[in-house]
Amino acid sequence: MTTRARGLHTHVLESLGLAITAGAYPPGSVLRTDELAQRFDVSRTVVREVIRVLESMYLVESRRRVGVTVQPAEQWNVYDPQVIRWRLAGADRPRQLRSLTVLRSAVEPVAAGLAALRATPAQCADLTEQALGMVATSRGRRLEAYLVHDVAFHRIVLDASGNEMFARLGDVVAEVLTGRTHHQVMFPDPDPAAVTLHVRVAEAVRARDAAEAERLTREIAVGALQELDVLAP
Amino acid sequence: MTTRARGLHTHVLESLGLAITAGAYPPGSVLRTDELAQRFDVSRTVVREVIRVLESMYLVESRRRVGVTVQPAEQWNVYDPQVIRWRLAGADRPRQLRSLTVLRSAVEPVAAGLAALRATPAQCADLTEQALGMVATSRGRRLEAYLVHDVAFHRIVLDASGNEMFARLGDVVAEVLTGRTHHQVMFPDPDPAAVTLHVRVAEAVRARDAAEAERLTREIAVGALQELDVLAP
DNA sequence: CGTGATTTAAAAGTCATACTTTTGTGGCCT
DNA sequence: AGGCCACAAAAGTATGACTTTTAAATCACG
Repeated sequence: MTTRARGLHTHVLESLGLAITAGAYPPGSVLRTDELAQRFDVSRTVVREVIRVLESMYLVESRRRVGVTVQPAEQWNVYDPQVIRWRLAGADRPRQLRSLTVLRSAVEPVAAGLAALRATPAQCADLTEQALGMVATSRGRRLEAYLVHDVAFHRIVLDASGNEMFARLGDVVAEVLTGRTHHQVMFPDPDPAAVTLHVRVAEAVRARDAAEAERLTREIAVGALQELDVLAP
Repeated sequence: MTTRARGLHTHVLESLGLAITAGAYPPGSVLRTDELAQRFDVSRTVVREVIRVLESMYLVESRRRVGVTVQPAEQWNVYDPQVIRWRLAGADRPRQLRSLTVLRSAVEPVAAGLAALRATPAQCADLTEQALGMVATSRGRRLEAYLVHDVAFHRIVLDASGNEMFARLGDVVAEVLTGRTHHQVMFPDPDPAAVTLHVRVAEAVRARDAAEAERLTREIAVGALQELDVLAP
């Protein structure tokens, strides 16, 4: 299933990106475009375009007379959605989930505070709806349905913050929540305390109580971090 | 000075990226590779490689039989360093500085808290040194020297947090601080209160007092936000 | 012997062209 | 009106020739 029929470029990009982020090539390794073209059985044209993209993600660096050098992980643009996906699909998924969760714990409380100041009535209503949806699906092993509401909830908060940088983290949060549900030993039902907190965040936002919305979201974040420590100590 | 002799690819990428992020092409505009090749007087090969990179930044989308469509700003990967640079160089620099500052205000306090737990002795020493440097240069219109210490200080905190996502924001913070110093109406001397706060953060980190480091950094962040409101209300 | 200039060749960068594939559009038929 | 089909436009891919940069080997000289 690794070979979706989406064009040669996509295929080669996916293969190489996955391999590099998985650490298949130690930093400093040198690739040659000719060799890659041969290996993937595509033209040099395709390889070059792929390399240019990987270069823009700081996964590799291309230099004349030298070749394409794999960069150390500290260089990688870890905010690139593609890179995030590759890393989540690879071996250090746990490490990646952890650092993303820490990022969430920093960003989401502030976003919630801003959302309380700026959310439109429609967004408030949406938020309440999702929170209620979480309540409704929080029992009886309905994790999938719960996840949908959870993701939607956090996305709305980030959007409503009115900050574009926050809003763009919606996908990241979705990945983290999905990963948590699917790939970790998950409790059969979500933590009831967390569910309640979501409802109260929705209320605080509707009440324009920024401080409370921030405080409550920080509690949710602490819970998420603790969960990580419990499940992968 | 817009045409650095760094290769055709770089030149075209820079031109197009800058133009798109500046809003020169309204979202939905369609470009054709042939036309671009002609306009920049380069081969279609070069244009295609550029398009692929812009596509990976979600600035454009390329579809057969249609052409290259400019994406709306909400799609852009605003965490890409290149995109950040382009936007900072363009017309909505103020808006960009604002959203980056909000991001900082969310991330840096948490990073400082983590740094207090994890900073190595060397990092603690470095931090103190930079804080003292800030004190030393905070008077007498030595803004440039002050800036260097300021940037270094925040970089160390982000690095010492031990979170890769935080660490990668070092460049962003550097951009914001530099932009604040160079492109805004700057007070002749930095705010003495801010300088003191930096010193105390360094002390808190050295003392392993995470809560205090976080609290103090939050104060710095509040100051930065207020400064924005004062200078560009 | 070491050191600096010079040559060499390896690899990426660029270009032109020919061909393939996808897909929006317009016309035709019912 | 609705659906089918043929057409053409634009991106995607392949190939081969050529240019430019530059690491490294070679050579000349003190």
